Amino acid sequence: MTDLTSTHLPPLPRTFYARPTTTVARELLGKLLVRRHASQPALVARIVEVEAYLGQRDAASHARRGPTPRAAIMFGPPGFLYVYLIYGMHHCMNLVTETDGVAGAVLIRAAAPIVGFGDGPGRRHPLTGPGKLCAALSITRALNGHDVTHAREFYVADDGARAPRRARSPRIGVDYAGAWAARKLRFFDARSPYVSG
DNA sequence: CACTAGATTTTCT
DNA sequence: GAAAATCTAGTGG
Repeated sequence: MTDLTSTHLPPLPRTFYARPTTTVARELLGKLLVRRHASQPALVARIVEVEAYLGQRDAASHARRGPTPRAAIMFGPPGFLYVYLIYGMHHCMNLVTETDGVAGAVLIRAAAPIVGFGDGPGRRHPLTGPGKLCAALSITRALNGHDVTHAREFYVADDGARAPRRARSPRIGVDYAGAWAARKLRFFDARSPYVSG
């Protein structure tokens, strides 16, 4: 068993992200988010809920209008962070997928606290939603474009934990997207109490 | 419990 | 100028 209190877990390689977005989304369940602040205790959380955004053809994706200034990062190489501000106040984080030139990203919606969030599971900072998760991990647009394949201030790691039992549903909050709103592109750990909603 | 409204600002038409 | 990949507090049953 890997020592989860350490911050030396190996980051997932870029090849992990350079695959179809739905595959990456499913396999991100159970992986660890590792946040290392300047002179702050490390934070570790296990991903329990994600959504796949399939790029320019996906009417719910920010990439649907092509590589606008905001969305351009999703058209670039995989393994980078896409962070945006929504409703004027909440940040949401995504991991860029697919090969360079093809848009795709996975929204990280919720995680289970593992290390550094205070006594009792999640008592201090709820991680049960994309905005709350970013707030708890101090993820802002300052980290937009950050490379998550190196063990630096923020990355994603695999501790060898067994993949959770998965369930799927339509994505949250994309009712405007017509037929795309009905597609089951949200994946979550069917057993986790830390799933949003 | 279900539902509604308000906060607040970036992004793109 | 409208809408937005959200969240919280408030109301009413």
